[in-house]
Amino acid sequence: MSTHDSSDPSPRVPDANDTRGGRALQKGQQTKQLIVDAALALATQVGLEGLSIGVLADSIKMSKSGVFAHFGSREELQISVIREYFNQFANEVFAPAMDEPRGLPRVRAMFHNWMLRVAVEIQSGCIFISGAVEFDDRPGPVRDALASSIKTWLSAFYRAVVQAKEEGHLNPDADEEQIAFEIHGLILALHHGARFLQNPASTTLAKTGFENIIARYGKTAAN
Amino acid sequence: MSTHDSSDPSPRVPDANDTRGGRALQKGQQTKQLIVDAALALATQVGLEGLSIGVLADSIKMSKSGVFAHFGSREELQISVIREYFNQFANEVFAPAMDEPRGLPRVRAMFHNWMLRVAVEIQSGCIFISGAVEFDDRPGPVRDALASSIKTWLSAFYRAVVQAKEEGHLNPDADEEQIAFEIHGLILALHHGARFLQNPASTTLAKTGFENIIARYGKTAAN
DNA sequence: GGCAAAATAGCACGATCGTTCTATTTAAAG
DNA sequence: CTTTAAATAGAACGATCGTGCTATTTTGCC
Repeated sequence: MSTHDSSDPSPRVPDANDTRGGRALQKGQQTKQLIVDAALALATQVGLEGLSIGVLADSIKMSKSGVFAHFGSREELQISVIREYFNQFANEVFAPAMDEPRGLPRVRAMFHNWMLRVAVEIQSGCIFISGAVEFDDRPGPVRDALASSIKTWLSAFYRAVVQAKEEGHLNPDADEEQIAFEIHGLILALHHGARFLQNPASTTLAKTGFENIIARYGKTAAN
Repeated sequence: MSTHDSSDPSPRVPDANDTRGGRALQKGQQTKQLIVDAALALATQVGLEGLSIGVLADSIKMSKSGVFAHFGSREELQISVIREYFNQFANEVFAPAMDEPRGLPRVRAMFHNWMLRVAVEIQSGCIFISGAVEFDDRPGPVRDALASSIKTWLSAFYRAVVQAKEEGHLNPDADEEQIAFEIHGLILALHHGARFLQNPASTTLAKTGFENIIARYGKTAAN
C-alpha cells in the first residue's frame, strides 16, 4: 500500500554517501557510477522523463532489477543523473572559468564554456534545459533537485557579472540581473536554434548577441 | 493532402478537411473540436509526449476508443493539437499585431502579445516551447508539424523586423536575423524564468531586454 | 577455502499505454 | 417511421512501465 513509510529501512539500497571515502570504490559503487553515466547519456537523448530503467539496463547489459537495486526508485535514479550532470557542468563550465581573472574575462570564459557545452561539445541535449521544461509543472524531489542545480549555476554566473561591475569592467549603472537574464536567453535561443531548428548560424548569433550585450554595458569600446 | 499512407483508406477516420465547409458542423466535427480543445488544455500541462488518450477521454467523459476513432493514431491527435495551438497563436498573437502599422509598432505589438501568451494569459505552458524540447531528438510527423508551425511564426516575426528596417525605424546596418534571434531568446528566458524558476521579475526583465534591443538598433532615442 | 554480505538476476505483479475488433447507440436521409 | 451510415462504447490484446520478492552469483574478509 504505502510506497515507503519511515519505518522501512530499505536495506537493499546502500547509502552511497561515502563515495568520497577516499579509498578505492567497492564493486557496487563502481557499477553504480557506470549506471549513472549510461543513464546520463540516455537522458540527454530522451529526457529525464523518457529515461526508462528497462532500456537503461539493456544498454549496459544488466538486469532491470540489478539496476533498480542501486537506487530504490526511478526518482532517485533521475536525481542521481541530475547530480552527475551538475558535476560535469561544474567541471567543464564553471571550474575552468575560475582560472580566468575576476571580472569580464571570467564572464567571457563562463559564457564560452556554457555555449560549447550546450551546442557543440555534446551532440545530445542539455538536461538543465530539457528538464526545466519537463518539470516546470511537476512538483516533487526531481524538480527540486533540478531547480537547485540550475539555480546554483545561474547564481554563480550572476556573481561573475556582479564582480565584473565591481572590477569596473561594466558601467556602474549596469543591471547585473538584467545582464544575466539576457545572456541566459541567448543560451536558450542557441539550444533551440541548434537542436530543434537545426540552424547552423545559431552559434554565431549567440556569440554576437553576447558581444552586443557586453558592448552596451561595457565601460567603453575598449573591451 | 493526407498525412499518412495513401493506400490506407482507414474508413473510420473522416477526412475532416471540410471543417471550413461553411455549413453547420455535423455532430462528429463538433465533438472532434471539443476533443482537440481538451487535448490542447491537457498538453499545455503535461506536454505533447505526456498527452494520453485514456486520460483525455476521462477528462471529457468519453470512452478511449470513442476519442481514438476521431484521429486513428496518437500522432494524428498530437498533430491536431499543434494545429489548434497554431491557430490560437495566430489569432491572439499575430492577427492583432497586423492591425498596427508596419514597422516598429507592429514589432512591438507582436512581442507584447507573444509575451502575454507565453507567461501571463495562460497559466499553463507553451506547446511551441515545450514541444521543441520534447521533439528536438525525435524525427517524425509530429516534429515536422511542430517545426513547420514554429518556423512559420518565427518567419512572420522576422519579416516584421525586416519591415521595421525598411520603414526606417531601425538602423540601416541592423541585422534582422540577429534581432529576431535575441528577442526569441528573451521569450525563452521569460518562459524559463516564469514557469520553472518562478521568478516574478521575469516579465519585467524580458520587457526591458526588448527595449534594450530596440534602443541599440533603433534609429535614434526618439523611438 | 569457507562464510557472510553485497550485488545481481529472474520472475511476476498491477497499472497504463496505444491500438484493434465488435457491438451498440445515435444522427441523418428517404 | 424506417433505414443506413456515422459515432461512440466496451472489452481485450500485447507491450512496457516501475516495483517487489526470491533465488543465485559474486565479492570481501577470516
